[in-house]
Amino acid sequence: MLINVNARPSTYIGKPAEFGELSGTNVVLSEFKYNRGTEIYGESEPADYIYQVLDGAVRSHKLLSDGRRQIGAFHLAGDIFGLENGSTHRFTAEAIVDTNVRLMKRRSLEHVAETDVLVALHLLNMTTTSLQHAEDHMLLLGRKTSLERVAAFLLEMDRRLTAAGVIALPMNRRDIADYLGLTLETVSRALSHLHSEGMLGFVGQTQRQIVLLDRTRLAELDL
Amino acid sequence: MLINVNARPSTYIGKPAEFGELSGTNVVLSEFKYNRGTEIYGESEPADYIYQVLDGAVRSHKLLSDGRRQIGAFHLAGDIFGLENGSTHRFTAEAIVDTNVRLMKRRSLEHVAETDVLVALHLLNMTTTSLQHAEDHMLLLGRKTSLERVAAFLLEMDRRLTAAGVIALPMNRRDIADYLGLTLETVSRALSHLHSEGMLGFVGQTQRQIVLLDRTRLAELDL
DNA sequence: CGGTGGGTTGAGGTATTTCAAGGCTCGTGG
DNA sequence: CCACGAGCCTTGAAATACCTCAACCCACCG
Repeated sequence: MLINVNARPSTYIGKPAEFGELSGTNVVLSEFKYNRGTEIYGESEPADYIYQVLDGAVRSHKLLSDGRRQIGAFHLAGDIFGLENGSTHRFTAEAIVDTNVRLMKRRSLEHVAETDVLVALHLLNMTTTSLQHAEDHMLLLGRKTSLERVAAFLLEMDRRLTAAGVIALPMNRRDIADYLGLTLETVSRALSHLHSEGMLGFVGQTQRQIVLLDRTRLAELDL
Repeated sequence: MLINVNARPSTYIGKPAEFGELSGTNVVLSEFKYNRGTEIYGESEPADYIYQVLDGAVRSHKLLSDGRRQIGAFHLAGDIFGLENGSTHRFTAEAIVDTNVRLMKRRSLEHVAETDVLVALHLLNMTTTSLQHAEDHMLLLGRKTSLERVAAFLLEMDRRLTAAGVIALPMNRRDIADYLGLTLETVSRALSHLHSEGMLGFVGQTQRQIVLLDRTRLAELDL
């Protein structure tokens, strides 16, 4: 375990800037760095800020009382997260690796949205995008086999974070498992299987860098 | 199978009225009846209308290419559904029982939302509510046992459609199973188990009317 | 009445989990 | 510079939760 008890934000960077397409109104913006493994906010905490990943990666999860964990989404560079309607967060968000985020006071954004239709519609758009992802993920969690889940995961990551043909995964097998509703062993076995079938290759020895060798056959697993 | 090939809407009622809290602007409203088992709209069809259940019940589902089905939500009296951001539906919606809906042209609602901030914010609110449900359901599908899923389902239905202490389920065991990511046999066994444990009782012989006898113990299963 | 649409229950099969062991990498401290 | 532990990943073997297949029952309806 990393030490970090509650450091939140852990490092101030402080270069105010534009928040994506939330066109530059007079809202407060700042930037912070969260070290790998640290919590950005906790479930049911007041949602005072919304966030955008500048670089790094974040996971959002819910816990059952006995510790079972479901990761609802991974947030990668450019993604906005922490957008809630009520005043409390519905997930716990943690930095998977050292991560820089830009943040904005929720209340000030809310205030702008109350007068600016375009901002309100943009919020609606972002929320709908999240909803769409959640809907697709329900199908995966409810009805797909482990192999299908892992294939879908690889294709999702391929789409979202491939650079130079290589998927550099920021998250470990346990994170992937908790995202896909599996155990880490099952994820590992599925990856080994796809590897042995020639659908993917590993770069280096770390097993975190993957190259998709046969997207066609993977897509056939992604029903 | 019911006959209905494409009858959509199957019966015109035609009493324009207020659409929930989407305060009476000049949008076109009408009412229709869908017979039990008929499709209201299909996945990836153009989303020309949004709907509100007046009475009856609707299921929204996605299919995998081989027929596996995941129901994302049940829509009961008062619920609004079919709200999409893009121009196409992301689920197939079917009437579970004979169902009356009120409907509104999407484009006219969109048009209003572009000028009226309150409408836009209300759309945002509804979308967030759907998102919240989907997020909770991901946890259920990804991490809960069959007994926990069925208990959660009963408590959800208890909250949403109990009348006079009795839950009159409109959907059959297969629908419940496809909502919970289980098979109908597993749902049946879980209900039998809860019955034998004294946590619920059946009213009549139809098994569709359930009375919760021990919400406390059920809630303990709903982690 | 016979058929159809539910629903339950049992027996057996299987995908995934659980438990366990081992290997690799990397950082830290002697 | 090497040893060591921690974190991470893989692989095997055994356990199990859930699924599949099948039989049967009941209510309803034309």
